[in-house]
Amino acid sequence: MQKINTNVSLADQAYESLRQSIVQGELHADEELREENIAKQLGVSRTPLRDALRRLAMDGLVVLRKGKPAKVATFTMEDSLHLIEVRSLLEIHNIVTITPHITEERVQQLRENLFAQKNAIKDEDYESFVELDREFHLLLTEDNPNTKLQELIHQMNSGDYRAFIILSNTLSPSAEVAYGEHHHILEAIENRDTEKAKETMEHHMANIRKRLTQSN
Amino acid sequence: MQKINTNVSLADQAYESLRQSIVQGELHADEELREENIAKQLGVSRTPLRDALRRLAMDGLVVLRKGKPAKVATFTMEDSLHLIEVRSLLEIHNIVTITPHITEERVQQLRENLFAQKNAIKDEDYESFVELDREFHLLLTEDNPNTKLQELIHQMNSGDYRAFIILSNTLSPSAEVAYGEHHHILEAIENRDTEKAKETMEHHMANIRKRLTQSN
DNA sequence: ACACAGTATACTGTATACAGAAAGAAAGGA
DNA sequence: TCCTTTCTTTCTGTATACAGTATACTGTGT
Repeated sequence: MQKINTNVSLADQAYESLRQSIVQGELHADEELREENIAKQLGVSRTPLRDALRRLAMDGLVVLRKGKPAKVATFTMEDSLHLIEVRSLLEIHNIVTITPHITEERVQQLRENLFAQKNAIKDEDYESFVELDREFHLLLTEDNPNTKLQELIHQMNSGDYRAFIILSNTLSPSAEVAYGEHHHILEAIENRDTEKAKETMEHHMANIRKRLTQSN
Repeated sequence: MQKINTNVSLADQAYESLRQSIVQGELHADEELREENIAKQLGVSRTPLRDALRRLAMDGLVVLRKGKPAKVATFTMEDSLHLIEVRSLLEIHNIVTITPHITEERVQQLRENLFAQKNAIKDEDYESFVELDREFHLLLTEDNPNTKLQELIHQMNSGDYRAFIILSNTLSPSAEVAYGEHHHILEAIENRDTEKAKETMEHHMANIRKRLTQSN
């Protein structure tokens, strides 16, 4: 029998739904989000919707203006570069920490994720690829005992998501390159080669930055 | 004429009030926060209170458990060490970035802050010292163009606040040492000596960690 | 034509009511 | 005595109603 999912509140669902819409550009930057309006579209009341909006504000995806309708946050190239700068710092530190201690189970998950990435590229399903990319980086943090670091990397990756909108026109070639970089990272981890893992991650982060700046 | 304060919602006030209560230990770790109960105590309805609780959860000061009352988060030594690990990463990166570009105005602010620190110690006003300490580190980020990094360092410093509760018994000797370290940092910055600034900050962060672990 | 007051409207902030889940107490059976 | 089950209570999740504020509009006076 299938267990009914009682763990996902309406607020959770509203959050996820709006997040998708923003990230995928369905809601354009600076668009006003009138609570009653959006709530009706999602089929929930304002209460869970407002909850979702607050969370999205924390993620930097919307801006709340007291007394006025919330807006979809604008996300500039500059923001994106700031984000990747911090993200580099955290992800490089993370991979150095976890490489010696990573579990075989995690490595297996990473292999499977990478396989799925390959398929997504083959199918030209770049939406899935972006999601898998994110998952790949989150998996890398799982074995890090520093939960605070984990949390921040999660945050960075969610925010970074929006950079892919900027990149959407160049996503097809980017995905292949990114896949290759992910592959190198996993290879280094499989060999428990910390120095190599660090290098490949540095390289990956630098390239993400490059792809960003070159896209405009 | 005095402008009427229409900018602080009940939710804001509830947030600030609860934050104070938690940070100052008035609400002890693991204590259950029943919404109706707390709301009544604060003299507001559940709606703004819940808003406040969500925000506090984001700050890591309370934990929400779906369907069950929220709890005041426990803040362990381990958490504290995780925090300082990430904070080190960010603060060291920051100081390397800003030292060559710091404005004379900022240096002056830092000098004044340091002077106030000295006075707080002389007056044995450690509550003020903790606040000035925090301000010192925030001032260091002001000239960093990376607003995301700024934001995170702010976050880290607010969270760290709670570590000082743990430390409260050993605050008196710690403050003097911390003051000395701040002094060295400012000195390096005044000379626009990036390498030295990095070293002094590394030293400072390592010592904060040491003080934490030695306090138990 | 323009400035300005007054009014209508649309939105958020807040309170409250209701439904359903979780925890605890009481009752029944082995 | 202990386990199980049911009932009661208490809590959160959600919907909705209401109040107050900001904005747009309309009309009036100059």
